[in-house]
Amino acid sequence: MRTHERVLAHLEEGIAAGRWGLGERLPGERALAEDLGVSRPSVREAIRVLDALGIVRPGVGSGPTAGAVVIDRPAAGLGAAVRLHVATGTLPVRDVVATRVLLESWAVAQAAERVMDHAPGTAAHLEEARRLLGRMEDDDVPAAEFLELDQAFHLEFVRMAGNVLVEAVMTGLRGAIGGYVAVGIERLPSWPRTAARLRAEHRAVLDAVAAGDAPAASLAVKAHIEGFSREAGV
Amino acid sequence: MRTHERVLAHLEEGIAAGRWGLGERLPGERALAEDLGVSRPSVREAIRVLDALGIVRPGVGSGPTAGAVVIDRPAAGLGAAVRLHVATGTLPVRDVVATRVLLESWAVAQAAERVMDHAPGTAAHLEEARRLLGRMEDDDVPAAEFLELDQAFHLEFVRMAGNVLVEAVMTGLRGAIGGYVAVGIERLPSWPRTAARLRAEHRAVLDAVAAGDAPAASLAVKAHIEGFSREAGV
DNA sequence: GTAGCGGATGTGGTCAGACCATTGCTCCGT
DNA sequence: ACGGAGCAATGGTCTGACCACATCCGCTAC
Repeated sequence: MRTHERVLAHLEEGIAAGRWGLGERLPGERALAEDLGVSRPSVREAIRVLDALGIVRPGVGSGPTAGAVVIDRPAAGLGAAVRLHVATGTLPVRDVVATRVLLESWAVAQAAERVMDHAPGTAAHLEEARRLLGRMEDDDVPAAEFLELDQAFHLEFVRMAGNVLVEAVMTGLRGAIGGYVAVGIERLPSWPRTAARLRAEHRAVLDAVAAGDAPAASLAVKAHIEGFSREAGV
Repeated sequence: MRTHERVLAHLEEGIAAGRWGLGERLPGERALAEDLGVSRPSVREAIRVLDALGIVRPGVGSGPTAGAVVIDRPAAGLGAAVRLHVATGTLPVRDVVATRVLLESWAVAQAAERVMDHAPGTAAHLEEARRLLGRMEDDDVPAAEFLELDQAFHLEFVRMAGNVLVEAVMTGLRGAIGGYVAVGIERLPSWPRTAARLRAEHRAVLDAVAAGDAPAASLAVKAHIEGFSREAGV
């Protein structure tokens, strides 16, 4: 077993055992190296992996923001992995879009059911979705910002579904194909017309969820994603 | 931007551009360092990330197996990310199981539809599933091996669905919660009885897919996973 | 002429030590 | 009491070196 893998195993074990909880700091690189009897570069490689996976956030300097802090950004690691595997060419964008449709149509259905159950928090999420939709209504909003609002809008429903992993995967997928989407926008015959349609589709999804109509919400979001994907030619 | 991130960006750009395709070798660490005007440790950290994400496989020595070879094991990176985030405690095992149910029930439905469409390859996958099921029939097979066969059995249907990303995520999820499953087995009141039930459930899934009955296959696999998950107390 | 063997070569893996930039804290002087 | 200068801790990076391993090539012995 390679040295940095030993370090990684040690850190994973400690995290799993709760030795270093969320928001807490790992020992310094020098201290870890000495404790484990390895060199600092080996420790650094292990921490770099945790960094890439969204487990820790290295911080320079001194004080509470310094050191390798245990965070939790699952989307970071998942997104990077998906993006790179798309880059290698063995992971077709088509499959990424299909997976997104699968996850998101499930998510909006869950969201709709939670609305019917009057689950706590749903009202706030719906309100936020409405606010985002309102900002997208502005004709002057540039395409790039529209996409950000779009992403936040979609994410709001995924959050409502209450599955952290689905939320992370969704965020990662969106980030991974963000570049393709941006390129797709460029090739649209008419961005204003597409934007208008997207707004209407967003409205349909929002209404279905707010009404607690799970099947309608699923169908609406499926049509929305697949339609845009087809039009943008990703 | 940190130095190793520059290297990472360079490598990702090259992979995306097809400069280094699958099975090909990246330049050596020393050569990369010189080309980019950075030090070898910085290059190593970047390669270590690609290694962790399942993009490259470093190989020592000389010859065709040496050097950082571009591979494609999406499940490796996704599995590690999920496992570690479960370890931090913010990713509940419950969510992982729910996501698995979602993905796999979709996959078997797709598989059943492909059977109906007489899609190429389905017969071979079904045959392999039958073979695995046959090996699981043996009462003498130890629990650990049974779990491996079980995993392979499930994976066969996911492969049939033909979505590389779903297959990768599924594999990653299974790997991430493998430890919990093993612990769950220990706590079962009677492994032989559970094994018998699992066999029957596997049979039901296989029959539904082979018959092209997508809804039945979905329900069967959902009940199968949730039932075991509940019994094992994960 | 051929077969076997040993060194040359190139690869990642690891280590030691050093310096830098950044950040927060402490202590001293006003 | 306040403010600034210095100090300490941290990650980021670099240099140079050595090791283990796997292959390849050329030399040597038969």
